[in-house]
Amino acid sequence: MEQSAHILVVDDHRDIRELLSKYLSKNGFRVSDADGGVKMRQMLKTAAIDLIVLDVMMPGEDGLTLCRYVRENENIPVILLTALGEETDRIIGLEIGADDYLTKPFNPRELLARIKSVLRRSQSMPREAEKPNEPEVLTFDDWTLYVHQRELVSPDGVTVPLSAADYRLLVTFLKRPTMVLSRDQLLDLTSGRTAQIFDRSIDNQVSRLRKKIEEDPKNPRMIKTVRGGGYVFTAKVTGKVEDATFDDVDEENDI
Amino acid sequence: MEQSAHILVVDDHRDIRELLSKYLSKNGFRVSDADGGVKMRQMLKTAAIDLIVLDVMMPGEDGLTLCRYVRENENIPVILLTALGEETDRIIGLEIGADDYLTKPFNPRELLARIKSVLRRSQSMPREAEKPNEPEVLTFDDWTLYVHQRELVSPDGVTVPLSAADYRLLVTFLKRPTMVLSRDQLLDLTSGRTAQIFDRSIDNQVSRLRKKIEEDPKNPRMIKTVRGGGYVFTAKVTGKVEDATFDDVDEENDI
DNA sequence: CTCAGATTGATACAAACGGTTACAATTTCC
DNA sequence: GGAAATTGTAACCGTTTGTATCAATCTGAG
Repeated sequence: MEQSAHILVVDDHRDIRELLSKYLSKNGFRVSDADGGVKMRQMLKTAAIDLIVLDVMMPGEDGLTLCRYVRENENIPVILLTALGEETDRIIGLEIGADDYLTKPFNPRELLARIKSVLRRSQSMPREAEKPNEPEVLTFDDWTLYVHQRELVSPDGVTVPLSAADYRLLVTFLKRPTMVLSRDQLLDLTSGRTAQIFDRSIDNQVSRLRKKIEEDPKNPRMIKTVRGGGYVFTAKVTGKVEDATFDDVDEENDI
Repeated sequence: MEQSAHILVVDDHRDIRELLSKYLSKNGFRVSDADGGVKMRQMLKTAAIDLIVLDVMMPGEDGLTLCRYVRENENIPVILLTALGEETDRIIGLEIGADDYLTKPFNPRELLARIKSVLRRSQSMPREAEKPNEPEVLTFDDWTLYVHQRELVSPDGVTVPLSAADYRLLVTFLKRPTMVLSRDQLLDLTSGRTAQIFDRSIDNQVSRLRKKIEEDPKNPRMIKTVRGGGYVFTAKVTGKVEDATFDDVDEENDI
């Protein structure tokens, strides 16, 4: 069932970004890059990233800071690139939660091996190990989506059955309201796939979802089409983080 | 009756992990690995591990700490790998509850022998000697499962008979609510088996369990299907240990 | 304003996937 | 030892979802 993994390379040097992108693409991965924290966060929001390759030495927010950020806000494995071969860096990196690290200069083949190894590991785990701090209930217009229960309740209080694809698409939209998402982005975010030429599956999926949640699917009010751009979810979305059930107690603070 | 045992190798050095994994696989075991405590805990949560091979010297949480954790929270035999040939380590290790230990460098064949010996020993004991600190009563929706008694009571107060497979599957779900579990994972967690191609036994088991606990088995509310992914248990689960409320297994602070 | 090309929506269809039933093999329990 | 229950396998069928196709709509050039 596996699609090629989507890797995000974060480094402030363009030459390194391009080198790595080229090399990894050639080896069958889908690759995006970012020149710093801002771009990285943006990418995380608009693409389904499977693994991040992150340079430690960067102006502005450094790699360790970003690594910690990823650890706290996403559930994506990180491989750190460090210029110093120092043990301290390694230890800090692993403590902060990097999944592996590599000291520069390194052989691209080595990086490739590490990436494959980390992916193998992370895929043997439940892919949806829940991002930390995710809301469990999302409301929009007068609709309510119970995220964990995968249950959508209409303004009338009726539960509307959602297929797996409906659900994924809806969640994708709800997490990014007012953001115009291209078909490519939507495909990546919902299924982790890359669009074929003439790929219309997203159009179709949108059409199906509209039939379920739009009052008048011919004149959609929530999922608007942006001609030449993609789709936007325009309704106001509010999220609630409910009481934690025992499964997400990652706390070790006293209560 | 035995399926091959599932062994978890915990070591911070990749080369050692890979070496051991390869060697043990070649000798008929199913093997997973972890590079530290975090990954180890994740693996314990998502796979049915029969034995842990644990390196003592590791950055972050060291092997002895992890060994104690396993002893307190799981019922899985541990073999410690120690770099020092010191008597103290051995004593500490055995005091902490390791089932055996090996000093590095060691011959893989030696490890193999110890593993087989420990497994033989642990299997001659009651296999399900219950994890320490496990809740005895689990409630979900308005259902109650008395874990030790293997008794499930419906919202109406009626006791619903569960077969062994029903029980194992239900407990598997109750311990991992909101977590999407693949058929492979479910098969491993419930029966310790590896899926054959076209293995539909889990589908069937889920279907049978749904008939017993879902109000409308055709529109399941608790055990949801994730197309292409597996199944999720979506109801909120609370657990009780005797009379204290149940905190999940992530704690390592004294209470 | 009109028309051609491009873009999007809707429908039809096929392949893949999952639910269910029946049945056989196995175990459990009198 | 035999009946009943359990559990894996196979088969059938409904649903889901991607692709193809055609109609509707939009855009911009003339």
